[in-house]
Amino acid sequence: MARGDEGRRSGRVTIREVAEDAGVSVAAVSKVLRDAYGVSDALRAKVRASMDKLGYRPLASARGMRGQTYTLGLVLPDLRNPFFADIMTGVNNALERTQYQVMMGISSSSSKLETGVVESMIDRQMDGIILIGSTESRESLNTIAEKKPLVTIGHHDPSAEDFDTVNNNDQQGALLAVRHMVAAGYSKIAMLSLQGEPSSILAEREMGYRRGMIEAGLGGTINIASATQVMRDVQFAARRLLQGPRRPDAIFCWTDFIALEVISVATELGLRVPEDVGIVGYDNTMYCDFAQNSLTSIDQSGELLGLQATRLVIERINGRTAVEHFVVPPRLVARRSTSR
Amino acid sequence: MARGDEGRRSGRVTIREVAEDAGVSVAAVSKVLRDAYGVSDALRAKVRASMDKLGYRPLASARGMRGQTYTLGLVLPDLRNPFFADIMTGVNNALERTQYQVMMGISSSSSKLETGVVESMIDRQMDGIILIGSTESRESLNTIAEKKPLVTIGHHDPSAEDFDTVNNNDQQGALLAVRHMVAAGYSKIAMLSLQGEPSSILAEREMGYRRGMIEAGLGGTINIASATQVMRDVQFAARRLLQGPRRPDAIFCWTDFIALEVISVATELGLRVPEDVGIVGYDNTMYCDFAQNSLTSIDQSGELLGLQATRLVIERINGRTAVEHFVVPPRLVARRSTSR
DNA sequence: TGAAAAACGTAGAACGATACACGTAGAACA
DNA sequence: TGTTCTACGTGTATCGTTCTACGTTTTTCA
Repeated sequence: MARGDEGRRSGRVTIREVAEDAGVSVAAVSKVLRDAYGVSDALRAKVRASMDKLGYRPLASARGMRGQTYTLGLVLPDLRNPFFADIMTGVNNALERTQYQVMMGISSSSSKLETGVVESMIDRQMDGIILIGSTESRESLNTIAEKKPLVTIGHHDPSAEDFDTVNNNDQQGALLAVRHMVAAGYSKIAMLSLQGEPSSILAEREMGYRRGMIEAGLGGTINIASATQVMRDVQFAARRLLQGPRRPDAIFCWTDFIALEVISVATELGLRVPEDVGIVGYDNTMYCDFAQNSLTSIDQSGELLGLQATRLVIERINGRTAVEHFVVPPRLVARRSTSR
Repeated sequence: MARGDEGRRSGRVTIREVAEDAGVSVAAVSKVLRDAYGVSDALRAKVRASMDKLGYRPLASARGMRGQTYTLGLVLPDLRNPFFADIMTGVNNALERTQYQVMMGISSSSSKLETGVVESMIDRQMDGIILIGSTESRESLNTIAEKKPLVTIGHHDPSAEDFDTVNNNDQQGALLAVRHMVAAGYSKIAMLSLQGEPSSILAEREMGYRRGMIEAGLGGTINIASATQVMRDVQFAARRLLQGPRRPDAIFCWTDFIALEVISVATELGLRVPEDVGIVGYDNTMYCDFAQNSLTSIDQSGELLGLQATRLVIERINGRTAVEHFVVPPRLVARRSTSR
């Protein structure tokens, strides 16, 4: 209702009122707001005092009309994986002393939905966009980067020119996992990957797995299964692996909660972990650490990834055009699921 | 940089261009956009065609200046608890066929940060706000509700007049948990609650626990411990409970992942679950269902909560002023952690 | 002391969409 | 044929902020 809306909006202090209260021009207040050049300390103090006194808060819509909204868009694939909480912690730390805010959107690991979310973020004038675990093509990403500063986390494209990337070295992470399993005495090592729209992280992890297997002289038993994120699919794939003719004695899973489900299936089939089958996950989320789970996993420093991505996107907003690709080394955290 | 920004913005199709292309007035296009009264089918079709042809997308900032932004703000306490994914699913389902989008913010279970996030959402002209697990006072919530349509999830205040609430019956949930434990043969039942800013959900769950204990004639052994969400605190509290003089033979935990940590601590202390100590969680998140966790929990239909909250906030946006309080009954899901 | 440069302040035109107040064509009715 | 409705379409002021272009004051330096 127009009337209700009017009532709701009224009471909001505008830049004009602040200017009047401080006895300066509207533009001067705007300069203080934006930390722009050409403001004396005295004037700044006067304006700040008025803003505090009146409880002034700039309206993002109005700012967006000509300038920035001071809002960053963060797109994540889903809310079920607690790994993203680590990234978010890093993002928030990076934003601590700035006037930027984050708004999150969920792509549900679907590139169609992801496109929708990103477009809606562009419509809402996000100053920059951080895309986690994107499944979009280089061209799509370039199209986005044309419109807004863009940084991806978990998307390998070291030759991308128009947007920055932040990654852990997924290939090395998978390699660490395989080496660890080999060292623990496992030899028939399978990998459980993600089925669906191709993702560069998965490609890297699969490549690392292959390299690890070949390096250990196990090239002949390379065995990559895959399943969607739906639990029924995961169970089905795990059963097929564990009941098939080439039953593996260890499984490297692309992410932790898949690994936990695989442990469940193995237990139901009467297999002991780690004696009969070793399991390794990825992301080292908090659930790995519970005594009853105790899952060996690869840590990729989510907090650092979030921090760096935020730094990069703000640099882009401030005018950097040279591309930057940040990579952090992974680290294996051994737990009971591979300790035989 | 101004130049870069200009380049970024250029190329965006405005309502004026659509109007010109369709050979109608700007206001007519606006009406089509808003499904407003006074547009013939022929005109609507013509305008829609032009919008598609030119790839027009309305700019939220500009819309926000006078009308709506068609954006809903959703504030959640943290990203670690997969329960919120269920709520989000419900929200997205409810928004499926509308032109609304959701933007999420994180309050980190701190009422100071929550205030900041909510204010920033008001600055960004969210049409309505859904607050999950708020720790704010009635007055603060009323202040928000004065400015924007507000619905809370997980905040009990059945006499609130200015905003709607959506809840499961937490008191009954806790009661179900205690009854289940008593029926399973446990008698020294403790509760592990959340330490920190007082929350009405916790108050309800504690009350349900008390009622259940008294009902079973165990009023004399009521024992409520509490810990923050930090894992070290949880471990400390769990150890103190399990090593203390009045060692309980069952613990009801306020949320699942706390329960999982308590199982870990119990295991480390050489106690068997469920034989020596029974454990019940709350929320029935996916991690309960893993064979090695197998945690008995209370299900509160997160998806339904999200759906209803979204329905209510949109009704408010469309002018409803009468308050509505929605409550869904909880359901106990028994698993191995209490089956002795 | 004077000229040039630096440091500030100001007015007012954008930005894109909305919604109000009007204007008008056509239908319905007598 | 004239009158009254209804169902639309149109022009434009307006929202709150940014930012350019310009004007004024102060500082610097030879």
